[in-house]
Amino acid sequence: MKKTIYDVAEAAGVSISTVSRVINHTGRISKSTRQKVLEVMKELDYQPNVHASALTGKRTNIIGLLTPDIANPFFGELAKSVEERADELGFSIIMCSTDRNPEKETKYFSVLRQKNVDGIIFATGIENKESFAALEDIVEKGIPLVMISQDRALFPMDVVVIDDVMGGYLAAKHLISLGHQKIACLIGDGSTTGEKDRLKGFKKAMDEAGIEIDESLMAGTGFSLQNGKEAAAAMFAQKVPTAVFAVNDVLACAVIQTAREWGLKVPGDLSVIGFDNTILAEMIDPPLTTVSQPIEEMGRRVVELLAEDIHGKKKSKSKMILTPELVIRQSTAPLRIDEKISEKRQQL
Amino acid sequence: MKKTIYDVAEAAGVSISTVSRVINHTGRISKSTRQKVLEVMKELDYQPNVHASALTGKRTNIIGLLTPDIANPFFGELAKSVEERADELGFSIIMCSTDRNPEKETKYFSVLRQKNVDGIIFATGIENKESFAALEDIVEKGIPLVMISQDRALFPMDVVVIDDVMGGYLAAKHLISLGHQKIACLIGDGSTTGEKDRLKGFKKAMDEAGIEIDESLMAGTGFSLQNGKEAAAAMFAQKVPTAVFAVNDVLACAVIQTAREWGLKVPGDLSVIGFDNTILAEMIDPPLTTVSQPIEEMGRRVVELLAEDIHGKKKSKSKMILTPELVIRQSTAPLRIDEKISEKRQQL
DNA sequence: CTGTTAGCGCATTCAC
DNA sequence: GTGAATGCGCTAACAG
Repeated sequence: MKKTIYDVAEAAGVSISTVSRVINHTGRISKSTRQKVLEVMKELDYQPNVHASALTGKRTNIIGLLTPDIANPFFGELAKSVEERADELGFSIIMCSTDRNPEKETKYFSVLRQKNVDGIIFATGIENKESFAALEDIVEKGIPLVMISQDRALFPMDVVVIDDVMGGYLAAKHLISLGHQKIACLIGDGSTTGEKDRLKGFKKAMDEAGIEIDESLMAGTGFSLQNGKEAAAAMFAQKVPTAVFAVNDVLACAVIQTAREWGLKVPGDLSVIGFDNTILAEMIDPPLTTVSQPIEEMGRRVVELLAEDIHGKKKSKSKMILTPELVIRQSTAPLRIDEKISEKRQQL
Repeated sequence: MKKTIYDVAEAAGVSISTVSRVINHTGRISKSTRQKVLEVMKELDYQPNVHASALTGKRTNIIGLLTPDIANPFFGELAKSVEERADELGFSIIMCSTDRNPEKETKYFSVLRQKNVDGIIFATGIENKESFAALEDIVEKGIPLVMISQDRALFPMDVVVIDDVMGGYLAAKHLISLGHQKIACLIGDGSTTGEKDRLKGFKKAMDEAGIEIDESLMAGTGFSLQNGKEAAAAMFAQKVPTAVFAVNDVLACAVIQTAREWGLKVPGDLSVIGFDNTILAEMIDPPLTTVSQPIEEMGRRVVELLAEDIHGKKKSKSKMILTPELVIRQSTAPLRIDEKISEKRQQL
């Protein structure tokens, strides 16, 4: 049977409060009795009952991780990093994959509140107002919140982001330096701050170069591979750019695959640049030029911020901005205009 | 402030036991009072406190998911499927990424036990004896266990697997049918039943074809991309096969990348076949021929089995064997022997 | 320094 | 059918 604090107390010849004290390092206890209690605890393999202590207002050592899609390599790698650091710090992770579904979002807030998590990490935006109401509830309750790779100051909370504007800028700058002008953008559903900022950086670079943006080359429906393929196909059907900037690697891969289907060579006929630098970027053919996010560090940092907050070591909220980097591989190349391409374009 | 069962009782003009009864559908209550209580609960937005009920022996609606590496697309996709079905069934998932580290494994068992999870899904083997001892503890406690894609009858538990032997057989058969004989195997760390069975199927096909297995072409160090690259490079340095069967897609990708570094064309100079059919298989260049696992279904099934067990609807343990399928893409091709290759081989 | 006691929110005998 | 009382395991005053 499971050991309780009473068993330990009895075996150690003390009262339960003494045992509780050595467990929680509260109050003062003589070295000898503490020693004794510790010993007994080990002998009995005593494990405090989390629910009992949670019931009295203590922490649960659980944090919720809200993610749009754990199967997306970016979030998979992020989750791994988060889980690892959390474990080191003594927290378990409840994984919530919202699928960008507002209802699931709202539901999860409620579940997390009910389960009394110590804190919540958002790796997803919150869009619908119902979720928002549920969130407010959580905020009121004083549950620490941190946001990662999304930066919308909904409520006072810590934030870890990369400089998305700079990321978009780097991407565009790279394409422009290769001579491209007809550059398309493939965004997701247009709702996240990440996309918006990347796009902002993109436009800034285009502006600086004096290149006008062709609105018909701005496309986006969602974040999945399928979404990307559809959006890319729709775009190609109307107009074919010489380069594409996709706001994440999955979408960039979609572009490359669609291009292949259309007989467009990457990077010969079309340059493609992604964002995230996930494992996909290494795998895809050709290897993807992309803007790298320090995923591992982001995961680590966000957990650390949250932990500090949970432990009450923080007086004020902070925002940590990490720097993206351009990783040049083989999916981008200098603009090349010759008959062959023109011909191919004509056909399309 | 958080509503309790007392608030509801008071507002409904009944006692807490009555409220408890309508919540748990136990005992008999008059239709009218049940109605009334239900109303009040809705009005007050009452949410039962999980910890309090867990304390009285009820379930926690949490299940633990033990995975070797959530960043590996196979486990990422599996986790997504598991999470989705679990959510539908009212369970939250505590994500445990063990990194195949025995210490983390052991630690997680202890954590999960402490957190009083309703059940545990193993998507990883258990190797070291310490973990084993911790596991025994869990089994004794009667916590439902299910195992996925691993089949070692450690204890009575439900199992969802694919026919790994058949999978290995299919892979080898395919390569053999293309004329290959010098076929290498890239396994992981050699510890999991999945690998062993796939290898068994592989050998069976080789046997049937009367091809002798070259032990120097059996390699493996671990499951990561890095591991795969090292193992492949080490193998090529000694001997270059005409085809490679890798026990998962990540390792297959590693082979392809290493081959590229060595100037070996895939599939011209070297055919490569993987296992899992994750998103990587579609992305890699060339698209990977692989043995497909019905990941989504596996995740769904395993949760359903576990849920039944948790709800006590199962008298006996069961084992569900799903069928793998060969997915032919472009990383495998008929054996080709000509001077160009021989020459290249000579150089190596 | 240490023991006693009163809840935390809920499920569950017992009585009525 | 319904209510009062007890305990789950632990923390936090409150007394020594």
